[in-house]
Amino acid sequence: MKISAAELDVMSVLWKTPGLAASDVHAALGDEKHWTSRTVKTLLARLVEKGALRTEEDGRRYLYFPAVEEDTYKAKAARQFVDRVFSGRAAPLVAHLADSRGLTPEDIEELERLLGELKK
Amino acid sequence: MKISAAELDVMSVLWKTPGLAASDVHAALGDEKHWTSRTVKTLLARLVEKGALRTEEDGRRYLYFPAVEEDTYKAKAARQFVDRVFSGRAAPLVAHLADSRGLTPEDIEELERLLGELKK
DNA sequence: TCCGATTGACCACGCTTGTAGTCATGCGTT
DNA sequence: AACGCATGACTACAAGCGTGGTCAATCGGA
Repeated sequence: MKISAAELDVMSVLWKTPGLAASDVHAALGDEKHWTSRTVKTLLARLVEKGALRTEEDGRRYLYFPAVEEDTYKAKAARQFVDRVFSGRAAPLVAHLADSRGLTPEDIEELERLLGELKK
Repeated sequence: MKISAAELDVMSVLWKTPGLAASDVHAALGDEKHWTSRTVKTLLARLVEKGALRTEEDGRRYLYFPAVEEDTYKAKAARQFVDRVFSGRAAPLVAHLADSRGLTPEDIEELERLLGELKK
């Protein structure tokens, strides 16, 4: 399942708050994106079509729910990205993030904790 | 500068071996991709147009050279991906890679060394 | 009860991407 | 000198994406 950048913004809203109507999603995105409500509806429709969202009828409108888990999707996306750009090696990715100041000291702390757990 | 997945395969060849002709790139990709030479040439042309490659004439043909550094590009791509999918937080990315077994024990070793250096 | 606002269904349109075909030119070989 | 093959220039075309318009039904309020 391929989710485009714009679609991912919509998914993020619904992962955080499942069961919103189209207008709620539009409102939730309103600050960041200047999309019209039609654009949001198109994205929702495409996501339903792709199976990334499912709907429940609520009177005259639909409520939208994620049909894929956030973690599942992100894990897959991460692996695909690493495969595509870094030939599957995660270490260079982190090294690059570090170089480009994508890593804060807190990130480094957190990663160390994470690695500690992984080693067990 | 936006480089698509197929284009990135071409860039990888030229990052590894700069200064190839179109047919050499085609040959280098031959094993993995079943692209025709026209497809490769189209990708090369688009990359030149985008400024990701530059050419040198060599008689009746061109030799292609990367015009962007591999590390520069990959660092930017990594940051954009993390921003887009993980709201800029690298730690969850690594956690997801770990979950989906995208991290080998050697990766973990390497990351630990990396973090050690970063802390200095 | 009638009207405007809300909502979903369907349509549009230009750009990018993946994949490739056609054509003309020019080089090397016969 | 002539011909075929390699090479670049130009063209194609469907699917996906970002962005949004039109239309008809319907619900809630005056």
